Amino acid sequence: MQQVSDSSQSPGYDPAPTSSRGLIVDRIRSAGTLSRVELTQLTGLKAPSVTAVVRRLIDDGLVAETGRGASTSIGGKPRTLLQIRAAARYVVGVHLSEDHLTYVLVDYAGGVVARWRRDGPGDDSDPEQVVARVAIETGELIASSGVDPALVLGLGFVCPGPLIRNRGVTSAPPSMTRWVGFPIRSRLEERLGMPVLLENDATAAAAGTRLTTSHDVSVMAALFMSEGIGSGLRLNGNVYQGAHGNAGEVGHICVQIGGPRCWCGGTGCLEALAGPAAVVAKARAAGLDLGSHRHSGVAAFAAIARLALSGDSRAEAIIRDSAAWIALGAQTIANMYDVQLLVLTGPAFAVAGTIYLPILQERILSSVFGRSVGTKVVLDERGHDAAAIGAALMMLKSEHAISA
Amino acid sequence: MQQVSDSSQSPGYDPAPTSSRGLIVDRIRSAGTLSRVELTQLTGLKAPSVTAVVRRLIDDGLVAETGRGASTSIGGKPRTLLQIRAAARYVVGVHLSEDHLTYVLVDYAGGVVARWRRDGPGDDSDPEQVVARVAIETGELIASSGVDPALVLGLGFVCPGPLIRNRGVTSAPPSMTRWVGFPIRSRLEERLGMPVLLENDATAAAAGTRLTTSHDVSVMAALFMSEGIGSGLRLNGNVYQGAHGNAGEVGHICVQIGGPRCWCGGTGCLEALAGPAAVVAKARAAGLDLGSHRHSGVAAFAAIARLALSGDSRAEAIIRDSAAWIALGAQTIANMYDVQLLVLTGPAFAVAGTIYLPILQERILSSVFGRSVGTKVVLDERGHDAAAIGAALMMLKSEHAISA
DNA sequence: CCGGTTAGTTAGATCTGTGAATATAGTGGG
DNA sequence: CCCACTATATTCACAGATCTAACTAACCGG
Repeated sequence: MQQVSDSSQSPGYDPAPTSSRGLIVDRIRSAGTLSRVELTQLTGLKAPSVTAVVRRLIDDGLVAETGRGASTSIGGKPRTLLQIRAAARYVVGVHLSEDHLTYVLVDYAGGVVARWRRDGPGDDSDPEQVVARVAIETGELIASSGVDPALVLGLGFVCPGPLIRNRGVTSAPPSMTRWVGFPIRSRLEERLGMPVLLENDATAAAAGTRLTTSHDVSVMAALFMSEGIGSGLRLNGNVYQGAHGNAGEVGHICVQIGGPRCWCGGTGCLEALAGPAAVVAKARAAGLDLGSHRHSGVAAFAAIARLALSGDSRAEAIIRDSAAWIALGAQTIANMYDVQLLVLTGPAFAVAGTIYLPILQERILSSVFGRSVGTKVVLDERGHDAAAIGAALMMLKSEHAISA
Repeated sequence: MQQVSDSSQSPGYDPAPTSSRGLIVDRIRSAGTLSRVELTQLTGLKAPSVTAVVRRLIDDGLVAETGRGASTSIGGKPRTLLQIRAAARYVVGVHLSEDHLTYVLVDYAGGVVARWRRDGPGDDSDPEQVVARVAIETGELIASSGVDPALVLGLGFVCPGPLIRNRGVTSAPPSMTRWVGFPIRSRLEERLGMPVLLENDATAAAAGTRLTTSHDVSVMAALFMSEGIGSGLRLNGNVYQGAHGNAGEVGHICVQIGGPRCWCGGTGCLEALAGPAAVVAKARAAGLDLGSHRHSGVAAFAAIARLALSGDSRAEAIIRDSAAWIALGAQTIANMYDVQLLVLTGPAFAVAGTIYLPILQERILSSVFGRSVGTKVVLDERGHDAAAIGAALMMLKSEHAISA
């Protein structure tokens, strides 16, 4: 076990915007458009402070006034609406999975400017080569978008599996074993010449699900399913990472004593029983025709989902069986985290979420705790890119973090 | 479902000490004794700020200098040690369970000055009467300790079951159904005339496990077993409460599909399968002689634990079976929260912890995530009083909370 | 006794946020 | 059309916290 002494003694959650400047930028960004009065309510600051901070943001070209708000029925000066200047800055988000590399270019307002999807590194890829490729493709992405590279603040990189905060992964599924121990972050920073943030895919997805999921949701979680299953917790816009950056590993909780062996070494893991790979294996065993898809990965899972949605009863039974197990994971998240909202996201839910959603909803509402507080479960409409977008947004947020 | 609009818009975790005053008091309290230099390192403040804050604390009689620290081998002025003035303030902690009322009087340094244990309210008790009794007994506790009542800052009250933050419980085990919806906090404040903090027993226990569990543990959880099973998460000395104050309800995660029905309405709950009540029921069914103990509760569980520890193989088998299930809960906590340390606490672990500990340890270390980061599992030596002490400590901490 | 070393303080500057008063921009009534 | 009325936003003077820089305090070893 390499003992890691992280330079910044991380407190278990990501750097909350200590500066009121960052706090205000975050609020405007997640609301889309906001007045100064609302900012005083949201931040707890007094009006003069808000005025001062906002003026500097406008002077710096990060925020712009954008017309008047709806005047109240009674009268009074209408609120001046503020908005992030989208073109002020940019960040890149990259999601590495077993068979895909997803790139997004996100503007300062949090909008996706460009989105690339490249066939992934493939089995047993060499991390050094992948890093080189990411650096090149990131440059191409920025160039092809016509964005001034000087305005790009940095890159957020997400990968599956448990990781050492801002270093690399500590273990990985069979096809990515060469990534274990590889110093992803520092190698990327060297190649790119810009700050890089490394994050777990599920945690990033929690940051990436559209912040505007109703204003009064301050505690929410993402259940993320790609090749693996993970979850992330978001508190007031800050993700919870745990002591070592591995919080939310719901895919490797044991839901069946004596269950099947998992690549992680355990038995009865949720992922081994009901993850996409397990679904594909069962479908193959049942003799389903998955077409020309590769022997594993999300593509094969998507094929099964399409069969199920088009009425194939065997495919549907297999997926509903998976959903029954995953519902246990969802219930565990609700019980352990006590969230107001659970968002289903990631590539697997993007293709099969409509089958999973009602089953998970029903399970959560059947537990007292879910029912008594009305925990909501919803599907993320951008599940395919949630992790990459989340990585980018986390990088955006870190801009104003205290750098003591 | 009564929609509760909490006065303070709580962010999902308890008020972090925003004032550096509170931050410094907390640090000194948890360290026991500390110098100004160490405070600069721990808080991130510079020396002059620490000097200023500490001077005011000394002037206010909350902190005292207490001799010199060990001089470094090389030379230089030895550090002046600071210490909380224990007699400066006091707080009361009360733990209500099905069959006991536990009182602790805690001084400003966090030390337990007095401890009372009273036979509990009994089945189906009237909340109003219990509140009256608690008010009277709290007065007696303070009086008999010779503490000036004016120095008592407030009372922390913990009870089992999910609660609405600072209001009352939303559901309860069969013997406490009359507590559901009862406005515990406001009624207690009216009777006592001092601030009352209401908290879940497991969450409070997380706050109560001695803070000095090694200085570099910033993310830890408590697994609490009394009549029920719960858990609490502590981040840098602040407990995580979740959106509604119900985080960590590990007792009602489903660990066996189609398992036995639980009082909460679910099936296969950890608590229903392996909680103390289930252990007692199994022992009774197996014909074990539990002596003159009441038909349920921790007392009967303790009798079984004593049998097991004294070599009764049937009792041991029953408890080891329970431990195997509870180990799943412990693993879930480790995976979801990613903690550095898991403390077993509460009355049930106080009597049977030595049987549970190795089984839980082994399970956690058998999961990659536990093994790769070396999650520690330990037994709290003050399990009986952890919840009450935790309630008191949380009240102590809230003293310096921002009251905007 | 004196340089070396670490701990802690004082003094002054800066920055942040506050409160009170004021300016701005609309609504609706006479 | 002018005038209260209302809500939004800004200005200005001040209080507080925290920083930098320079200084004093206490102890070591020779």
